[in-house]
Amino acid sequence: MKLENPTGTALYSIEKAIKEYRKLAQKNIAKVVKDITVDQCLVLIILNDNQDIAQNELANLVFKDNASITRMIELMVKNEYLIRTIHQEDRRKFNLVITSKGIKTLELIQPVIQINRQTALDGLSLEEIALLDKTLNKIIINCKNK
Amino acid sequence: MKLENPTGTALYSIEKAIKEYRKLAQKNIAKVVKDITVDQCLVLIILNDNQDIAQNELANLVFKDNASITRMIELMVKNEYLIRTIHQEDRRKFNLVITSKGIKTLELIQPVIQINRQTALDGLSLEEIALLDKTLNKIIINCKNK
DNA sequence: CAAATATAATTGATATATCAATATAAACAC
DNA sequence: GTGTTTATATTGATATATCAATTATATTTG
Repeated sequence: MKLENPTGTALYSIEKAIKEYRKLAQKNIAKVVKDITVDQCLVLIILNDNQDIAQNELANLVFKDNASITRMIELMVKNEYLIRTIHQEDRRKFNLVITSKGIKTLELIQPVIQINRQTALDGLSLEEIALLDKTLNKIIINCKNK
Repeated sequence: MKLENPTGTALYSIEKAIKEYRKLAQKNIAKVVKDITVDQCLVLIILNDNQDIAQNELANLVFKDNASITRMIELMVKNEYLIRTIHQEDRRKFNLVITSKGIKTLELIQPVIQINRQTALDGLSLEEIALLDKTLNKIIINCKNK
């Protein structure tokens, strides 16, 4: 069994699960949109639901630090997914607006992401998923407090 | 709830859990060894248990591709954790040997990693952990087959 | 209000992730 | 045995991760 889980802990399975999911997600997203990453998709989805979000809040939601988000946004502006303008009330901030290319991309990837999630969770009962989520959240809290 | 889990899926919690764990792990490892990463520690641990492993097998175990492992190993050689020599039976391969600095580092970090894992899984019953692992492995298989 | 502090974002340096292309060696086919 | 295919690892290009230091703006405090 050593070669399947060399650390012998569920934490290894957590990492393996998310990596496999990301591979699947990236592969299927690439079929419909070529120049976008899984993380950039997540940024689009979050911006779509939270128009006025600041970069640092966005960073928290996608598990990145401010430096990473700055560079991701730069790239997404360069690739014409986003437009960035200065925030009028607080000039340290920026407004992040999805372009029409971004909107079209969202329409293309949303169904793919839905299918990806269904694929990943296929055969799991709602109870099983709820329990998974509950256990993971215990781990999250354990790690945060130390 | 949107701001806690913007995607509304357990897959987001999986990612969050592993990221929080990695932060905790890196923080505590840095207290005892300064120039090493969580992934490099995992490489040391696996090499310690599997002397004759090839780079591509190692890559699989730590969820990286061959290119990443090549560069990690380069760096670990540069930082004197590993020595690399050509494999005599198959000259495409290399032998990866842990140096005495690597051994000492292992001794320092092994207990830290044990404590990190305990911290992360604190308060979870054995059944809960087993179920978590089982569910995650279903997800892993679902993703791999598609 | 001026000085000190806090917040938002960027930049630099370095490590890692990923894909595609390549080099080299081994195994296979005929 | 030469040619083809497969396997192992490296390299180049680009994206992301992370830490520390910095810039610019806001807020707080005396």
